[in-house]
Amino acid sequence: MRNSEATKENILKRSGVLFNTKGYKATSISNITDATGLTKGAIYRHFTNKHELELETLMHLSGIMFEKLRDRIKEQKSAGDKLRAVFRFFESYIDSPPVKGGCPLMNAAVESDDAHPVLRKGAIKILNQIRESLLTILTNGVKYKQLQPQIDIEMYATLIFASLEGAIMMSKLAGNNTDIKWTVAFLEKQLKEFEV
Amino acid sequence: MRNSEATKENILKRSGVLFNTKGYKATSISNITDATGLTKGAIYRHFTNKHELELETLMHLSGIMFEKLRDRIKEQKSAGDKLRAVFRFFESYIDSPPVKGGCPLMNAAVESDDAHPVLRKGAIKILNQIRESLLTILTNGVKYKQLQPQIDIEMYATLIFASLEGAIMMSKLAGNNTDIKWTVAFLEKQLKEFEV
DNA sequence: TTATTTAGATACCAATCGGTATCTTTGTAC
DNA sequence: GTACAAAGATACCGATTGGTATCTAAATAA
Repeated sequence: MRNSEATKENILKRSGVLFNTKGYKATSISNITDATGLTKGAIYRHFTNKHELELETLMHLSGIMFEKLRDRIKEQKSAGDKLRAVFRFFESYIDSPPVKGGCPLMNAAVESDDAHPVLRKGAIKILNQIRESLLTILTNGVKYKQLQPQIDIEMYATLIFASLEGAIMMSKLAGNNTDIKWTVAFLEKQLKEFEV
Repeated sequence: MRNSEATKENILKRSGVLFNTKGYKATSISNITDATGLTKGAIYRHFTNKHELELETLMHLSGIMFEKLRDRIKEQKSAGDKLRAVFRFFESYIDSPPVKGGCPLMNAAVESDDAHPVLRKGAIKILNQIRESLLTILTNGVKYKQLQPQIDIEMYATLIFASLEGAIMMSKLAGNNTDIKWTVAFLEKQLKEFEV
């Protein structure tokens, strides 16, 4: 039979672009059949309904993000350099995004608001995952005497991610990358004060 | 005749809740007729099409936000206290939001992505407005020797808004206000270092 | 080669979408 | 009280929505 796994991957790939740019609600199954060249019957063989497709697509998108981000982090040795790699990842997001349409987490978080609890749960999972990554870097940084021990790690992790996400939203809306650049500049200056 | 201005105001009010919680695309005209008790004919007498209703609703929502925010700012005299008032405004946003469904700017910014250029333009206008407000506070703060003269005003204004917006998104998603509290705590600590 | 399984195509469904043409009601001016 | 104008109600439109039942084609196992 035809390669089921490959077509499912392709559906997720194409849906990823559509959901992340147009939005989940605004993207119809017809849009996806047009983009994939498949028919509705083919789509619904791989996904039981649209909500499941939306959730699986979100997790697929976050997978892409985390892969790229983790690679950048692993390239660096010290906590400070790892954080700077994170900053640069977000800074390059506007000009060369790993996936079009902005941050998948923010898009899903905003759209899943109160309705769509399935998508919301997925977004929460992603948020916890990135929070955990940042906390790991920070705790190790303190542990190995690269960062000052008196910094409030959870507070700092929250500030880093919040400011980067907000800046992405602003830069994407304004259509330039001055906001994300300024935010990164501030975070780097702040980081220097925290480094031993 | 019946009070045209009042019904239009009522439509905007009810639409505001729906668009800001469910989303613009996800809210149908039928949802609005249900919420207002009016009929489709009545809605379309006040707005030429759905896009115009969406834009006018967004500007209505931002109007509510700016009114509340400006009141809080005006109550304070020094630049530092004005900024702290802004922080508190965002901090109270999760528990007692002026308008349900999170920040209207962020919601519109995320949903208007590439399609819907009308809504996007409105969101840009709102972003510039709040940026201007923050810059005014900061420049006056420097001018009247309340803030240190060497701070990069535009960078700082961007960081403040970006981190607050990102934190709102995180807190709203997580369903608690720890993220916004931590972000505000950081901003207040940072502010103290900038005050003369 | 044939039987079986399954990926994908086709054709349909009721419900809902945004929008409009037309009618009725309401308030006002005279 | 009657004429007029505007606000809102009613009834409809074609297009599209998510979803499904059924059919066809392709790949594998025997």
